[in-house]
Amino acid sequence: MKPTIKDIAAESGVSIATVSRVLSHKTGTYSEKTQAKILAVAKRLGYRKNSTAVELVKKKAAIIALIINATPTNFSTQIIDGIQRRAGELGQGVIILYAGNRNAELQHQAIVTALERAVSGILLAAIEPDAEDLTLLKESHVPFCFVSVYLGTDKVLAVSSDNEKLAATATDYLLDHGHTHIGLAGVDTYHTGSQRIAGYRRALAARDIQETTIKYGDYSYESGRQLLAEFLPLKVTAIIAASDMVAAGLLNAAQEAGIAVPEQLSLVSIDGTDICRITTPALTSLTQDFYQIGAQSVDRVLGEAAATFVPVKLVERGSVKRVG
Amino acid sequence: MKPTIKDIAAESGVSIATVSRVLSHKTGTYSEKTQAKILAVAKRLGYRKNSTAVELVKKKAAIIALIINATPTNFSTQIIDGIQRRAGELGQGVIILYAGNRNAELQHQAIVTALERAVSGILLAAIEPDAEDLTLLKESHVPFCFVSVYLGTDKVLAVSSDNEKLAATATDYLLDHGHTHIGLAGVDTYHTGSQRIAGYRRALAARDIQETTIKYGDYSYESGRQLLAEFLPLKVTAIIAASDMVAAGLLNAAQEAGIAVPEQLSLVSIDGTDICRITTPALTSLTQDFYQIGAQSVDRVLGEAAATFVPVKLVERGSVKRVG
DNA sequence: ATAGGCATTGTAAACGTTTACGTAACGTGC
DNA sequence: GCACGTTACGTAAACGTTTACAATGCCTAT
Repeated sequence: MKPTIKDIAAESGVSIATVSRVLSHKTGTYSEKTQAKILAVAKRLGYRKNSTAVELVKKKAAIIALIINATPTNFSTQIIDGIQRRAGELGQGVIILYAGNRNAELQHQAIVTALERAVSGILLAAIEPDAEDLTLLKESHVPFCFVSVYLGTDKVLAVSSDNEKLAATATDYLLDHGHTHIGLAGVDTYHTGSQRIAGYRRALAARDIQETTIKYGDYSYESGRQLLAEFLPLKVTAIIAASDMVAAGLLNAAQEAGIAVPEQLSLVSIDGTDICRITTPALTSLTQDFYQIGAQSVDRVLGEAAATFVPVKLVERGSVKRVG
Repeated sequence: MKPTIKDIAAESGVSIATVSRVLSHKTGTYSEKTQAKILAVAKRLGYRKNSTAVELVKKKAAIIALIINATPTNFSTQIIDGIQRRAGELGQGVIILYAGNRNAELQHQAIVTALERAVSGILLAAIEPDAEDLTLLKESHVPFCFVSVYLGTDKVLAVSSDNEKLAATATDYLLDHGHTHIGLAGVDTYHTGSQRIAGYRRALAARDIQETTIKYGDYSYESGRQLLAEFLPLKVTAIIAASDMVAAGLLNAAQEAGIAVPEQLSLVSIDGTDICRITTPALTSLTQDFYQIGAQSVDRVLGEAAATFVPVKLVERGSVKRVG
């Protein structure tokens, strides 16, 4: 049997209360002598605390639940890394619950699982919640925060890039390079996509361009490959890709179709992961600070001060050419 | 306050035992009538079970702990996906504990955390354990299984590709294409690396080639970039890369140095993730079945029948040329 | 001497479940 | 009418901690 504080108490001739106080560092409530004695016995017995029991009596787990889509997004590791690190600094553990791939049932299940454990906060990364999930979360009175998704309202916590500004920046950048026929590829139909479309529209409108060319997708490489064909007849000279993977898909499809990038077609990618460096040419990108997004979301959900939007950086590589 | 079974019991005029029996589906121990009554009350009260309490009394959590390196390996999502799915089928939840980046302290901490929760099994993905970790795990009497790492002995559970065979296959493939000066790039100095080196050596020796060219690294893109320069003076005509990222690094460094792939240098990559399709040319790879590795490791750690080695597939793309 | 304060420890209840055991009611077969 | 089995349910202990409260001993100031 695994030793408990009871065993330690018996072995060292004190009560379990004293053992508990020493082991949970309630300094000032025990003498150095008993501390030493208890610590020695604990070590000798190979004692390991039972977190389950602690959580039961405290009615609170020092744990943040991260619910995440199973979509193999290449940035998720950076987000997780940021969350993990910051949580550790604040004395919190992290458990990750996978929500399948846009599977409403699994997503719901993941939230319930988190709720069953009395976690100190719930983080939802790259998740688009349905109404039911949202009420479930609200009624639970457990703080929750969306990560890399901004619901368009400050009423629900979120940490994300400012997608509208991001898309506007990308569009402006292309406009500044002389492009006037600019496409937007691979955006989704939810919050993130809409915000990016809005920014794209706004930037174009500011220069009196009404023509917009928007193709929806799912952020995947395949999505990018397929979408290129749809842009071809539309005479765009530049495309903003909704993710690095979409950009890579567009790029490779273009090369196969004999279209040179950036000579005949400019590409700006959104995300800025390693993928951008791997392709030929390397992809100019709006690089999101995923690590920071993750770290900040921890602060947010635990009630520490932190901003909703994390700045984005434009990184010039080799996929955009000046025209006109 | 969150409602408990006590509240349900009071509300429906039965004992908490009966409520518990209904709620935990101990079929045959209650009448349909009471079941209906209790379920109704539970729903009305918005009851949610307290997993912590359940785990405390059962002394067992229906949870598998996955300890994983924070190294942004692009295959980890596939492994996690496999684990998650299979665990779900077996009624187990998954919590992921990040172990930092080859940080012995954090790694140790992660194991302790898992042990504190009485999990049903511990999975260690891409982790090279030190002696201390190993004894800690062994003494805990919690089943554990290494994922994508084979310690070279069947005494400790593992699910992995057969690295020796994998490397031999890659080498043979290159030999069959006429290459005789073959390099091996980016392998580590631990189990995985040694096994691959052994396979590489064995395949070469089988054709009476004694010359080996091995460069160590850390599986990263940067690692690949740097390593190319070291191979240049050695006149190899083909290189086996220890990961897709290393291959991408080699490829791009080669292109920058004016060396055409595959015309002047052939490349075989190990892993076979999406990265292989993104580069130009696409990378011929020994593709590991990470999803299966993950899924099978769950079976393994829970005591179900499953093999240690998961087959690897050679996928021909465009980075190898026949010579001689 | 006495009261008060402080340091240290012990007692016992509480957290929300599960489950072994006991019991009552109700047939059923004889 | 009796023994017995079955069904349905209740009682109470247990899981391993934390912590409010009480108790003890000792020191100090009066």
